[in-house]
Amino acid sequence: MNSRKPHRLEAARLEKLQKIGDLGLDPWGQRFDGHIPISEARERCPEESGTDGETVRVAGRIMLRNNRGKLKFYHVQDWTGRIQLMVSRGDLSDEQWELVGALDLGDLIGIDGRLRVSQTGEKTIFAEKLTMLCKSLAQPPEKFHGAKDVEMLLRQRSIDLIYNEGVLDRMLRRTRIIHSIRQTLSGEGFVEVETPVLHAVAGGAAARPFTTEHNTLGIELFMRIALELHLKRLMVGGIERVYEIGRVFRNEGIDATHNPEFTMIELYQAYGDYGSMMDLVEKIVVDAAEMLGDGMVLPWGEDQIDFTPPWPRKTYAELFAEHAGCAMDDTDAVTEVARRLEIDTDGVHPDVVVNKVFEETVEDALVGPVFVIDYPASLCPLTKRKADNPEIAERFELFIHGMELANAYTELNDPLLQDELFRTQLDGLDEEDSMAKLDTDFLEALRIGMPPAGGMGIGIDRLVMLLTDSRSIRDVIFFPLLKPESVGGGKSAPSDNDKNTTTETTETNPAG
RNA sequence: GGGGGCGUAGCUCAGUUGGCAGAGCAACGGACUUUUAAUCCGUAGGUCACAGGUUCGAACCCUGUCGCCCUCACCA
Repeated sequence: MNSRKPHRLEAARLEKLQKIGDLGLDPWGQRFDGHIPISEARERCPEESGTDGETVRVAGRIMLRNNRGKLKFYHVQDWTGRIQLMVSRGDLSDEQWELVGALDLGDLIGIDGRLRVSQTGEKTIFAEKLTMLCKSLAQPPEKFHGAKDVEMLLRQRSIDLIYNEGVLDRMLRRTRIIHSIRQTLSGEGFVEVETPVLHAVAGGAAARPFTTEHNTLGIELFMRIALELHLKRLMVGGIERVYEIGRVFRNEGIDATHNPEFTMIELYQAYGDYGSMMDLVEKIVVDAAEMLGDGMVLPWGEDQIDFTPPWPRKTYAELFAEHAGCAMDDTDAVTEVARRLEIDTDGVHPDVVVNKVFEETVEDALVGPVFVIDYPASLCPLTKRKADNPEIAERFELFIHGMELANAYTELNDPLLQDELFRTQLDGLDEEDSMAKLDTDFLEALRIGMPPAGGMGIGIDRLVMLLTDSRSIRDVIFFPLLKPESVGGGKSAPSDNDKNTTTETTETNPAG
């Protein structure tokens, strides 16, 4: 990067960089105190033309320029908004005017000036003093159409944040949602903890893990796929209301709702059950929506989502009967439906077939928010069974527009049954599809005694999607995973080219 | 992984049947003291994603590769 030849557009900016230095000014700027947010400057600006407002100081990036010679207009943006700046030759010293000549789109400047509306009625700061805060060496996108190339925007998210309206706002909403979750949980007496990312056994969920290794220990390790088992061990240790907001990693496909690393919250409440979890997730989501301040009915593309509580609770069995058209315990009928859906049934455990049919017929139809409750127990190795029916597990999943947003259990705290379930492998389930991975440290902890409890996981990225009308998970993650950009298919990496410049040249420039 | 689409100047995009690589914005030089994508005159700017092939001649046709998007499969 350092040795690369400056682009012709960058060269023009480097000249201005030099010019600013020649004026005795620091082109990279210094601490700049006393500025107010641009949104506040707009609020303080008088509405009527001809009325002088107060003198203010702001700082921001030059987004737009309109040059009339000895009178120049700029639009300057900070993270609260934009305001117009008017720079008049007559108002500035010779040195200041020289600086104005060295300004480019994308530069960061500080402005002291008087608030007043322009002749066309736009709120404006009439500049009295400009302070160079940072030179930009990069050419900004086209001023009217902006930057649209999805790949460039994902690889250069800074550009997306600066120049595309709504991107910064959406990402700041994400942080406010997470803040709201912490507030809600703190109010309910939960404490936040951090547990290891590197696991010897990647348990707590059914997913393929990323592998890594520790050099000096000489052992294989896994990136965590869930937070569950460590948090439960903390509950055994007496932390009765505990949660973690953290990154988990799943080595699986990438699409509009899946990124290999994503943010989950898992929380556990001693002496609760899945019913307490339903109340809690409802409160978490409603509080977050309230904090955003756009009401309980939020847009979802052409559609809407109504978050007004309480949300309906429907059993797995009744939803199955409603959408699949037969009772889930009518094995012959279920097999018939499965065949129609081209689901493989040979040698597959009946409950696995039922679940595949459920996923095919029910999940996409769930507009929600709706709690699906009481799952077949065989599918839930970490879940307590219903007291009056050991075939049914006290589990719910929260669905909104076909997306699974939350998954919760009455946690299984019977160490003998847990041990057995970890060792049971349902027919037709691959090992990596199973949660049945033996975590002996966890089992040892359960023997000490874990209080009966409710536990829940919520996909934070998906929650943010639903609350910000974002159709892709890439819209709510600053830096979603992308393949490394290469120079081109046949060409080797740039470093290889550098090493072999002379030979490469002869090979790639055949005579004739 | 399968199928479909896309990749041309810093950015947004044209590019005819295969016949000298185009525009707008941005940049550079000039004019302009109330503009709103300002306007006007002029200048410069290209590894047509990458590598091959066909052809007198390829941005365009063919093959392979890379990346992104959509979709299906898998998953949360």
